[in-house]
Amino acid sequence: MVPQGGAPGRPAGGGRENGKGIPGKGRIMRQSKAFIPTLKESPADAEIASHRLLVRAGFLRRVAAGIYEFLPLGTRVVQRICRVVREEMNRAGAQEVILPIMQPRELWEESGRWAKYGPEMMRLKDRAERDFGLGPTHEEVITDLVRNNVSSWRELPLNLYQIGTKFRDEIRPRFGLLRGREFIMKDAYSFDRDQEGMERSYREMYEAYARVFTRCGCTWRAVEAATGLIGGDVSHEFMVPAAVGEDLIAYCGECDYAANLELAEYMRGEPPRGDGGPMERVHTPDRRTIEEVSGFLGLEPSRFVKCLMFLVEDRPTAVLVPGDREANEGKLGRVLGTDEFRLFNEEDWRRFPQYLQGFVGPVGLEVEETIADLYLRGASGLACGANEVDYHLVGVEEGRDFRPGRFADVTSAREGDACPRCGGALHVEAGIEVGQVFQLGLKYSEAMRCTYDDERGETKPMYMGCYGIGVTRLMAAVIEQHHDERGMMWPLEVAPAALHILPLDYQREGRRAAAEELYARCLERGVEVLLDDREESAGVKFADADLIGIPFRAVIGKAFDADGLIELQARATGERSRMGMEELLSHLEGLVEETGLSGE
RNA sequence: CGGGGUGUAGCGCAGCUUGGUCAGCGCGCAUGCUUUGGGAGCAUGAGGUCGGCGGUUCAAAUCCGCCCACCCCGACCA
Repeated sequence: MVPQGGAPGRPAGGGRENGKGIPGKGRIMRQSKAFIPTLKESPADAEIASHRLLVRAGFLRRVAAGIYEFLPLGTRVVQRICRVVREEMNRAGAQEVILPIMQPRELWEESGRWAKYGPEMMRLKDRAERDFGLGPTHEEVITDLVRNNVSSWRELPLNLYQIGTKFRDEIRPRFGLLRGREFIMKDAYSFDRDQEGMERSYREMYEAYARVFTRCGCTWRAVEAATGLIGGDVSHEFMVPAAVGEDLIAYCGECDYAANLELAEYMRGEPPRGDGGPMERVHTPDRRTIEEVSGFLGLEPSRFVKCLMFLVEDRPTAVLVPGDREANEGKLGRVLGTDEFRLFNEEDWRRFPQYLQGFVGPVGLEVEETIADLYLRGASGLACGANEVDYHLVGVEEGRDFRPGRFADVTSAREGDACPRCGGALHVEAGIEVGQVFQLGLKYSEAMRCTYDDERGETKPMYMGCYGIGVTRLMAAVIEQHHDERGMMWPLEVAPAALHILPLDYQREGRRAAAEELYARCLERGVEVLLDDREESAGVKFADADLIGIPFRAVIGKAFDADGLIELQARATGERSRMGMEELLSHLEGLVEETGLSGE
């Protein structure tokens, strides 16, 4: 890559002088010199569009499982996303800092997470055998920083953020940037005097996030979320709907209820009713699954009680759900108050032979704890396993024939269920989590004694919030939402350049001179440009341009020879129109302004 | 960690079952000429300890063992 002007040392994210939100300024690349190794064929390991296209277009290369190198174009996109993030964070009053990746064990001992985080935290020792972890997140470090340097109510609220590399030793990295082990994240931490202050900070961050994702060109949805290892009470995830998303979310078509499926509630209808007759034992030879038995008995799966055996902290526990529903392990974990549980595996079935796989039922089941889904409260006319090989029970009544230890919401909502708020129909869709905000409350400040003195001199713990954006994951999410079979289609705000100049047959002096002039004048205006000055055939240039996905393209070809016209094309819509250079320059500025994405 | 699979030139792959002119193809790369509105043509050429180590054999990319890396499914997770 050859620098083509632009002040050295200009901070990424500067360059607002043109005031139009046009990508960057001054950095122009000649494709003949730029390091943009494009590929005709897809890499064998890339399954999803963003991964495949980023590699093919020369933005990204893999160096180990879940670890990537960003090439110049990929780096630019990261920088442009960071610029948006910085602008919105700064606007919301947060201050940027730089925190270490490598963090001492002692801090993590204080919060209790050295033990709790498990193998997902990458651990290492220095030459003196001191333990360190590579930060998967930075609550401990930031809390330490603030407790050591902030002590008065006058200094609050405070909101600090950083954009940096995180490392999480994922069990199974996959999907390119969507689930890497090393990735770039923006994380912010707020410190407030009280609950109200924390809620205000939270709201401000929430709104900043909304602006970030919108500016990056995403359609997104904020949903209620579980807090996991980070902790805290209130949390929202920002989801970008995409088929390849690894999260499922439920949202109401009629009100604004939306939640991660891990905690989405839904209203149960009336429980099933039988005819009040006595329970009967029926022979069901070799039929174990709900499907087999329901077909055999001619009963709807929803009238079955599916009795799932879980091993919870090494004790068998029965979980009862309707036959047509899935148990939701996220909900179950919160009901159980532990994450140490799993569905019985083969070994567990052998270890507890009193439970007959395929014929377990709640009637007469000897187990310490039974948890039933809310739907089963007061239900009758049910069918279930008889705890006897080849037998099931029908006409079973909850309360009469069995009595669960407790009822809880332990099943997943699904398409068409009733919204818990308004009764409207819920929809379920897949999404990519690109950000999450948490009200942490006092979890870290109490554990790590991060306190301040209030107006009366009383020492109190700070109320904290934390807020993450997966920058590199967001980059992938943008592509998942903006691509076609030929390549990527970058939204202007995060594009690696605004304009791609394609002089066809570069050796023709007239075309070449026009291309050079256009590029020079774009430079004057601060419009970032990629100039394809390679002596490649038209087909190659078009194919690479489609792949790289710069939003606007100026084609200098036959129309130029005849009438001095340049063809302006929009990558996303395919719209094209011919015009002279002056017109093109002003048209380009117009389009850029229309996009309405300029920050400030 | 369990199950499945793959490692042969920069990338994508064939060859392995049936050891022996199998070191091969396409793309890319280099050089020259032609070509330039949708991944051009011709010619010439460079490039691989066949993932590693060990074994069987007269002979191993090919058979066997161990190891490593990577991918997919699952468990887990922001």
